[in-house]
Amino acid sequence: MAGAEDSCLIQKFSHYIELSDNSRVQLSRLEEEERDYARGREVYSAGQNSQRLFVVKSGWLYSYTDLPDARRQIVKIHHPGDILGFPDIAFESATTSLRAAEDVTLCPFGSDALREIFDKSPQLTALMFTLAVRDQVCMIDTLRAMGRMSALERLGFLLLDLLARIRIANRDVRDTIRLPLTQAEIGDTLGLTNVYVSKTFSLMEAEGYLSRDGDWITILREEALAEMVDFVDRYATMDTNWFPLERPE
Amino acid sequence: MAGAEDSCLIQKFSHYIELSDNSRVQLSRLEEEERDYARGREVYSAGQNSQRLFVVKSGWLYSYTDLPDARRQIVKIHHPGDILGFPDIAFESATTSLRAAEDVTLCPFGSDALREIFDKSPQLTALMFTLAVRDQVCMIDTLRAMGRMSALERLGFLLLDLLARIRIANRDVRDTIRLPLTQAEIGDTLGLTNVYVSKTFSLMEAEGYLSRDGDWITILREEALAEMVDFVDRYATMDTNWFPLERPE
DNA sequence: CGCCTTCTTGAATATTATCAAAGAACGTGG
DNA sequence: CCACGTTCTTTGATAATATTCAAGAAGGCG
Repeated sequence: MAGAEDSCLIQKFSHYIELSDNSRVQLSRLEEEERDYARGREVYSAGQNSQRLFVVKSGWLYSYTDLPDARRQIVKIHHPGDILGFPDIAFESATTSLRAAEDVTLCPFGSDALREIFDKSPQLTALMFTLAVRDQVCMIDTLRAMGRMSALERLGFLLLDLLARIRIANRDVRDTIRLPLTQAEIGDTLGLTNVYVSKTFSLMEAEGYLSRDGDWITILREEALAEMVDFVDRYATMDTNWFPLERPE
Repeated sequence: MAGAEDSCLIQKFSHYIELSDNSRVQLSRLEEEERDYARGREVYSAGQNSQRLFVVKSGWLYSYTDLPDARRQIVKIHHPGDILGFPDIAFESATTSLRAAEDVTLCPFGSDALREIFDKSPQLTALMFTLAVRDQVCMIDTLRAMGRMSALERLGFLLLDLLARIRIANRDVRDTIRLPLTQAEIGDTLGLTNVYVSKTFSLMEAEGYLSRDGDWITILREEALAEMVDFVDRYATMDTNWFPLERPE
């Protein structure tokens, strides 16, 4: 079980498997260092030769890519307990840029720590592999939304996705979340303009799907939204039955 | 070095690292069985409880998801030498459906073979991890195209992507590829209608970007296209320096 | 208070979808 | 080898969706 003083990382991992002592030691190595970044700060930029990964300790961030002109696509929104930088370890330089959506605290670590995990803990390896694969499934869901859904459906999908993710980390969350993103950022996430995000929000409010109060959003008709976008929660459960046992010392 | 009689799987893996004997033995286990599927055949369906993965031996396939109405999004196009099913092992049932775009031969294998690889070959584990991560980066590129590019740019991106992938497997390929997909399928890949794909193809032909002859497409202005969509080849090289050494027996 | 960023609203415009019908390509069976 | 059915592609007209541009309102912060 996760102890009271455990980090969000260990809490999130414990959601899926019973961590062995060996695994805990390996994981805690990832959070030895700690660093703060202010809202709007760029943590690293695409093309930069950074072999670091990060555990998010607090705050929201997002990964994005720019097009040669001013267009921008936000690829993933990151929450506390997420490990980020995975997509970049396959290449010599980062493929996306990372920006703090609000004030955040990160724990940087090197890919040597990752190598050691691969070498010493089959259990953690399998879980990290599974989490990476899960991320990919979520991106498939996003791709489906971007390719085939209307603006209203896309926004509904995003809200349901964020809600599901936040519920993993915080069981008290029911139907209200804080959304520390500008409408321009939401637009860059969904492939829309800031203007149309505003209009779509107003429409959703008018149709009773949600209500807004500053950063805070309350989902009023979650069932209806879930059915509309055919939403599947990828976060609550994952299949860990096939995982290898820990190798004996 | 890859021998003359090696499978496409071993050929593709050898593109990135020098495979140890141990790794080769592990990999060959994935191709023990073999099965044919006719064009249009559905290999498995989303929601089905299939814990199998596949190595593609010959032919093109694609993974897709349906929306409750008739809308469809093709998520990934698969070529010979690809391993497919990864996105689904994290869940009890498949998250996408798989369909043969033409007559194909597949090699099915169980996730137990994967577990054995994780347990016995750190080198292969790292490479498969890296390939999974690379796939994710490619999906990020796709997401960027879907979210922020025009129809012409999206189609250009798709063609460059396919070209780069095919060049890995076949060094003779220069600027002409066979595209065994209908325009409706291309539309489902790019988030467009079959009608608009047709119109966009015509436009690209008129502007001298490509020429067509049945299934065959010749890219005439690859440089211009690559600049237009800010294309980066994710297939030619990957960073394998951080890989662990083989564990001694 | 005043400035800056973000959000809202409306009008005009652009891009892509939808609908419909005709033309090509292809395989199959007579 | 031709005729037919089927699937795929093309083309044109119209409609829907989202963008762009512009201006004003609402907050937060020094």
